[in-house]
Amino acid sequence: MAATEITAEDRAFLAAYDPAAYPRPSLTVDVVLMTADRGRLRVALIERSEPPFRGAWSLPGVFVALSESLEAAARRALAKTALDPDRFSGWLEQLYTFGAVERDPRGRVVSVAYFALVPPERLAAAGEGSGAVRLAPVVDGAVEVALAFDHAAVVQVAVERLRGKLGYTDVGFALLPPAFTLRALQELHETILGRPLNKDSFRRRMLATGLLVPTGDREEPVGHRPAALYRFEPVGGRDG
Amino acid sequence: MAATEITAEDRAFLAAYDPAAYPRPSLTVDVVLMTADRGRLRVALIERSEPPFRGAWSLPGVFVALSESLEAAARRALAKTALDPDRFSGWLEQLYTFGAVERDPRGRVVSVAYFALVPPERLAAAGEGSGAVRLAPVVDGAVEVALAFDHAAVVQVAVERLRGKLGYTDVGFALLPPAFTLRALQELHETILGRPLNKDSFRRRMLATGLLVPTGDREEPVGHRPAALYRFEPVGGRDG
DNA sequence: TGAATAGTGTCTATAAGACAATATCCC
DNA sequence: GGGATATTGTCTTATAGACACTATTCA
Repeated sequence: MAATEITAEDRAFLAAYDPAAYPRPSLTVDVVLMTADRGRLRVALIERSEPPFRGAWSLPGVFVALSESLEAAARRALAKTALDPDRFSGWLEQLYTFGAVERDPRGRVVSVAYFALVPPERLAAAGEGSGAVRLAPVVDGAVEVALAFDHAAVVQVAVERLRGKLGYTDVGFALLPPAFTLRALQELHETILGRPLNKDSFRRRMLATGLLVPTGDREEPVGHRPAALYRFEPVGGRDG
Repeated sequence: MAATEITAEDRAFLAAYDPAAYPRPSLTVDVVLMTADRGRLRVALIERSEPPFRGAWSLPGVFVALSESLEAAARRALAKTALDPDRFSGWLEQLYTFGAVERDPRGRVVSVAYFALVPPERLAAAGEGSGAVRLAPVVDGAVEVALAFDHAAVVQVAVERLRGKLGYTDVGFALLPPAFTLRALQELHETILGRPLNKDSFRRRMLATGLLVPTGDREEPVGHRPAALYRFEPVGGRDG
């Protein structure tokens, strides 16, 4: 990792070094797991089973273990929702680190927030029913339930990040099933951005990226002409 | 801070809670202080005076104290360069948190990286001369000197962030003196992006933002027609 | 056949690149 | 006056929004 070599002096220093000799904050990872369903952006919340704030809703989080990376901790936190963290294949990205001195009544606890995205079908099986997990709708970038700690602010930052990255990254496709219509893609974008989009230019813009490949299939009978299904091709389709 | 109230149960729990009972990583803040000078982006490096890697170049950093916010820690780290942290008025923004398990030979040390921007004149007085501080040029997003820890990767992320935000934020103006010419602004953008920009559309685009206000003055005698000086008006000019 | 949305083509407005013509200022 | 860059204006090209029209599919 380090671009410089460990010296003999370093070895002596490190042998005597004791991190526990210095006061230091606790470190957690909290995850904002989002999905988009029925025209709403939704955030996975869990009911706290321990104090502080037992019974309150909060983001799933864990204390970071000494031997795990931050992302590994984030996956562990995901397991607190109904998702299987090992089979988790959605979007997972570091969001921001929250370090206000008074943000946690237990003392100084710094939290590295991640945000994660999965299509709603992946959550449906386990999601809403399983007791202490809940998919709360996001209205105007905020959850309507009161959240423990500074988690309401964390959710806000996550929603802003999602909105911001929608235009210049593949982040949107992480919220769709493998095959989807252009309409579904547009409705997703409108749900995230909270405003209507021009249909014509949206189609043109999406198709012009070269990231959409027609599957050849059409959507299920819908009471009108069915739309073509596309899948997302990350690297660059047949004409890049 | 918390959106929920502390309960009697919480009070009892908190009275008995001892953070030190759990193993936890150490936490540092490292700062990527950048400026742009003579057509180069530059990063402030300091020579480490303690092991590990004594004598190697690294980003200025500090261990986070229990009672200080992350940003306060970042300002304290800035003080290790020749800058006066209290008088620091430049750009300061959280960058990313680096938490790879093996990134620091002292053990598990998670680092919250910040990036900071100042115009070169502010660094000139104290900058390059003062012994263990150095302004290293950035070439292709990387510093040419070998850096301690994972600081080379941190610098890369900082440069990418700066490039990315140049187009849609005010970040560029933080690297310019209070009054500047359109040419200076364009050269700055070209330095940061590493590619030439179209002069005509750059002028149009910048003036169209409404963020530039003519000071009424012109640049110093330069051997040819002097350009008008502008200043940056954050909120929105007379026809914002 | 009618309802309803998919998908295509055309026109217009706006922003970016190219280029030409002046306008100034310093030497 | 001559050199050098600033500043303005025009033309061309790419892209987004608006709108009209045709194509399908299901009830």
